[in-house]
Amino acid sequence: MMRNIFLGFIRIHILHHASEEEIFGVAMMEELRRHGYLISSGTLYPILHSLEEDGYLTRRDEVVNGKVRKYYRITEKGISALEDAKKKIQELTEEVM
Amino acid sequence: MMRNIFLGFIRIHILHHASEEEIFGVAMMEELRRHGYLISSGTLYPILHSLEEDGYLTRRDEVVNGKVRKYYRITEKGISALEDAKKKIQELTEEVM
DNA sequence: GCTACCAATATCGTCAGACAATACTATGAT
DNA sequence: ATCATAGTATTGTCTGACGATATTGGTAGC
Repeated sequence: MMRNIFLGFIRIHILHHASEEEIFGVAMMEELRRHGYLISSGTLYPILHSLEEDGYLTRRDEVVNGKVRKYYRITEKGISALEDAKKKIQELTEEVM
Repeated sequence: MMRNIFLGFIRIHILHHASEEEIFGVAMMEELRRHGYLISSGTLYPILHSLEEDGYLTRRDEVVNGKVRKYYRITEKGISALEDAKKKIQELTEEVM
């Protein structure tokens, strides 16, 4: 239930971080954990894939220490989605706080 | 996708309104619509049912103009869930704004 | 040059949730 | 009697979440 609520927040976090720097799976999991969101790889990777598939993120593969890393960064579409989300957060804040 | 994000917001709105006054289905749909969230009855009612089942809301049936209305109000558990959500909103705001 | 471990991403199976469409219930209006 | 209206409920389908497990390519110790 709380999970249901927080999953949206997690997506926003992802978009936000991808707008500030390139992100990749494991590091993002770590980052989210610092914010108190525990997310397993079985949840995160499908989210990243669908964000990419839907055009909110683009991917770039890079080999780091011999391991392939999938770096994601935000797209124009992602930015405008993030802006929309921010507006809603603003509105929500005014309403409930 | 955006839907995925906003569904969490919708739940928060519901908890919030149920903490301020008694709510019922159709009126809540209307209220959400004013905030720009279009939600169908097939989505809202299951959400209300599960919020009740999980102990975040309590229900009271009342006959109004001959029609049964299910009024919901928040419980202690609901209040503390709402508080948790607010903390996360606060955190999210600081992060992305 | 085998074994064990590590970093990172991927997938599978199951169960829960979203939603539009449709139905149900009870009343009031003409 | 018929129709409209207010309100809640359900069904069938498709999507998503998640833990567990697998995969890939390296590095380290010995």
